[in-house]
Amino acid sequence: MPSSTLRIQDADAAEEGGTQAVKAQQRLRELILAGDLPAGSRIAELALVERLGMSRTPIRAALMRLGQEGLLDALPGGGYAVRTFSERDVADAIELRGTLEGLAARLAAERGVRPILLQEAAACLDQIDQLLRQGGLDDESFSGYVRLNACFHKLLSEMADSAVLTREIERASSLPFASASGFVGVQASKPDARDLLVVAQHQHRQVLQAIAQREAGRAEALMREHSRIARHNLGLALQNPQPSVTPGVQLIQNKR
Amino acid sequence: MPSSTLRIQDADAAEEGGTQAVKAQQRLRELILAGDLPAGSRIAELALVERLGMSRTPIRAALMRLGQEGLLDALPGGGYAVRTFSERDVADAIELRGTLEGLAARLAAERGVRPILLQEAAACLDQIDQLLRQGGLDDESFSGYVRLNACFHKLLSEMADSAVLTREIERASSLPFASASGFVGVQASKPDARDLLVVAQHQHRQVLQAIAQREAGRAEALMREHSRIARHNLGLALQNPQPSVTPGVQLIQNKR
DNA sequence: TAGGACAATTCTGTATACAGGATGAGGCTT
DNA sequence: AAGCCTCATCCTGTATACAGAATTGTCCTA
Repeated sequence: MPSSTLRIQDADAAEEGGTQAVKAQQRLRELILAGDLPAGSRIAELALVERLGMSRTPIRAALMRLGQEGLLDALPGGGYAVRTFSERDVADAIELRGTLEGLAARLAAERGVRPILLQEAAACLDQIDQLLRQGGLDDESFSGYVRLNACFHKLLSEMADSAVLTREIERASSLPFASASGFVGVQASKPDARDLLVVAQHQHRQVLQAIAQREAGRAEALMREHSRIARHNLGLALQNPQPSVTPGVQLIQNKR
Repeated sequence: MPSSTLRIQDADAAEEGGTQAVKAQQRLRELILAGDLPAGSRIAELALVERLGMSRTPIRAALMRLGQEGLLDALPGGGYAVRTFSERDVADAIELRGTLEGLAARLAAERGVRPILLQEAAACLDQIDQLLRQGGLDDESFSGYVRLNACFHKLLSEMADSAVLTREIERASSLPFASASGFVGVQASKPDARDLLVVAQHQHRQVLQAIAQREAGRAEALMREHSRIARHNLGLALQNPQPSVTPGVQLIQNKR
């Protein structure tokens, strides 16, 4: 690397992604979600060159990926702008994820799942139960829930044993507020925070049972309904926006 | 462009896409679907430089796009390989598209559709009726059906009035054999070719009616069932592979 | 003869130079 | 004063040079 004068921001070097392009994608996503790049604003590649300390090539790749991911809008004259979402866009994205996960649950029930996967999922739910049994809901247990919840949803998508579907679910979950744990944080401030998690966990149990018992229609309906919790949380998040706990809310605008 | 010695294949220059990157993507897709690039083989960028007559930069962009589109597999050590699909992969892709279109139909029915859109769709179906009423099924009327069918499906995805969902349906339809008209061609050789189209057209009518009458559940179920025709045609295509009429069949392999 | 190690080649990832086009400002004209 | 034209600037798309990594072929050794 001949350019030793560059590399302005090596600060938070906890990220040790492989290629520069991957790093660019990660950090760019963080910048957008944190609101460092204003929603709707055009993104100049050269500005990112200075900001990320790498050349245009990996930055272009990252822009393309985030564009296809849906976080950026491709402008007609070339280049990209930070995408803005209407409340309905987000609701649709959640509905989409719910539908896809419902399909995964149905396929899993129809085709049958390897016992090992079912056991792993059950173990995951056991851990969530243990977390909820403690009663207290400090930040630590909350982040624990987010992690376990994401794990369960990932296992669920694997149960369908379909590379095509898994890929699409990951894609649909890539928008932060569409992901399974995107809006869980907003509950933390509410007094009945734990109750919603209890309901969600009940749905987790029922879905897993339905899949194990090969009740395909029930499994699908349950996963769809499960996504309504995220939609409920979306409403809460918009009533009281807290970008610190729900990254990317500032991208949701009242649409001109 | 200093490299005047290149540009080997300017032959079929009917394609006047804008940027080089877009051209590369189109022609690369054609090469893959036509089977010019063996299924499963690694793709070297330099080979494409010679073959497409452009530099590596737009080729890299095209590879990335096709990779995210699902036509190419990203290799661990870098680079891409032509993706191969199992029969189940294709079936899942069709099921996925059917589910997404079902969601679109449901949302359209729930939210209501602008009358103009409904009229356009009805006009599209009228044209298909007219085509089927002729009885004869020469290649011309078949390609006409494919075009009108694609038009109807496009209108349908617009009825949901959801940018998120429209985007995802387009993505799910980008795999050639997953698209709405992907396997229609296989029917041409069958004696009961017209009958299946009649059935499909009946489903078209029913879906449109269900949406207009705000019968959301029925609309969704109908679109899901509608996709089963494509799945049926998949079976036919695999019994008697004809790459000339169903581009990309050679990508479907019996999995290692 | 088979296996492993080393070297050469090839490829990808990255940086950068260059050209065409879009955008915005400023001055000129009506 | 308002609108239009022109010019300058910036930016994107493209080409290409360079370096590190991976792969392959070959030779040596057990």
